[in-house]
Amino acid sequence: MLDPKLFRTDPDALAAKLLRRGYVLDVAAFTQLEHARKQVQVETETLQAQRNSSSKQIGQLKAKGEDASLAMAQVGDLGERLAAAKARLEGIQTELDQLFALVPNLPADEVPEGADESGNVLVRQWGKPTDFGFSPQDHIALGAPLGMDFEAAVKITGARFVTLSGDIARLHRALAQFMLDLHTEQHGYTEVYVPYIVNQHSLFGTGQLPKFSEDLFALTGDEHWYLIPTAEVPVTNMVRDALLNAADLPRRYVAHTPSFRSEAGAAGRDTRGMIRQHQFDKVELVHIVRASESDAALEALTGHAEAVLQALELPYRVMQLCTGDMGFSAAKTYDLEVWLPGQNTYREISSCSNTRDFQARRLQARVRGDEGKPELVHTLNGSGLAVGRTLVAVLENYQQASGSIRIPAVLQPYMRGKSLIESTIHTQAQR
RNA sequence: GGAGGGUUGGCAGAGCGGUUGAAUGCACCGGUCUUGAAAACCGGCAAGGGUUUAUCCCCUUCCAGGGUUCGAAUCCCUGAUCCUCCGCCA
Repeated sequence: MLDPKLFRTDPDALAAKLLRRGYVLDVAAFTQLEHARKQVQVETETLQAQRNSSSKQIGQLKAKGEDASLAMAQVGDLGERLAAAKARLEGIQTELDQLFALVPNLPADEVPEGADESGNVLVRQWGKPTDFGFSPQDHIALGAPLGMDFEAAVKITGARFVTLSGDIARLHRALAQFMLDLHTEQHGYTEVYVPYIVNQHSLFGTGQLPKFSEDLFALTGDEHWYLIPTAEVPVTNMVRDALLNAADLPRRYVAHTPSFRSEAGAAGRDTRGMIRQHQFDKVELVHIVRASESDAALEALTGHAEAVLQALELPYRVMQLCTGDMGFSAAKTYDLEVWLPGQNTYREISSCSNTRDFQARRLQARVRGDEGKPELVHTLNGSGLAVGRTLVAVLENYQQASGSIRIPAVLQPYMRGKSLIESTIHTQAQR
């Protein structure tokens, strides 16, 4: 949520900034509401003040043992007028809140302007696309003989799920373990375990609600619970409604969780393989920092995600998202794109964003500042990395002509020292 | 699932329906003292909003939402959550 003061002081300037990311703010509608709010609020508070002083007077009379019936009669219909004014004010305030809740974050000044992903800017590149002496296969072809089974998942649930068995399941787990260990041991993160089901307040706090409910899996029941679309939601919400001490910051959290996305509106995109699933594992990085540190924190966080790709020796590039391609809550975002030989292209494997105080305002997450005054924290999040897509990248980049997969050196300790996985009797017997 | 008890400022913890936005302690900030620090002592210290050049002033907030009342932290109802005991259970 943006600072309501921005709306009040110069709505036209705000509208111009929002237009950079393609959002059209209805200034006229807002201004009208704001006018009404001001008028009704002053009226309400005047009535409230009258009632307060009258009641206080009655109290004083009674305390002195005097007759208060005259004063009480004078109160008259004040209560009813006040209740009516309050009701009107509440209605206006609700409308304003709804408007505020739907406005996306302002892009940082340095974010390049663009309408969609074609406007994203290459920041840097690491490694070169893997050069094979043969025609590389995609992860679907490579995975099938190794225990990657989409048919079984269709039977169990439906499209956009997968089952893994044997070494490839272990490799999937190894990737997550390696990432957790790297971030906790080398990058100073605290590992956290969090609920995979969250309430509406949490989803509002990080910006998924009220605007993007169609992307979520909602549970039935009276509680209005949802499966998490990313660990960003539960982890960032750990500091909701908190007033932290400056000494407690920065906080760096890492969590390995599944993510559930309905992928509504993505029909026909990446329908084959593990690239776009309803359920996928992710190791998520979250920073809670002082405002003054958040720019540097985004660079650091992105570097931590990159470190995973470098350790795995996977070629990648860093893209800065343009205004039109950024998420609702983001002020600035870097995407990490890994090279996928099977698709002969770079694909997103991590997205690292600074939301500045946008989420913090929704979360009421604050820190006591230098002069003792509470100020909003800044929140950042990024994947470090998406485990499913990392598995895809390893399969495709480490494949051999025979179809077997070499195991990256850093993962071998997690694979009982194995350096190769290949089609096994076990998986062949299933076919 | 059943019974009972809690939920108050950053934290702990008082609070007869009427100057209680809320005692007290801790923490924090400033000062005195000290070579410096600690201790002691003195003073300050909730958040959000409205109006305002600013000060002042006003409003709201004691888990949440309703209700009673001229007036609610305080009384009533509903819900959330925590604790204790019983039952069940991985």
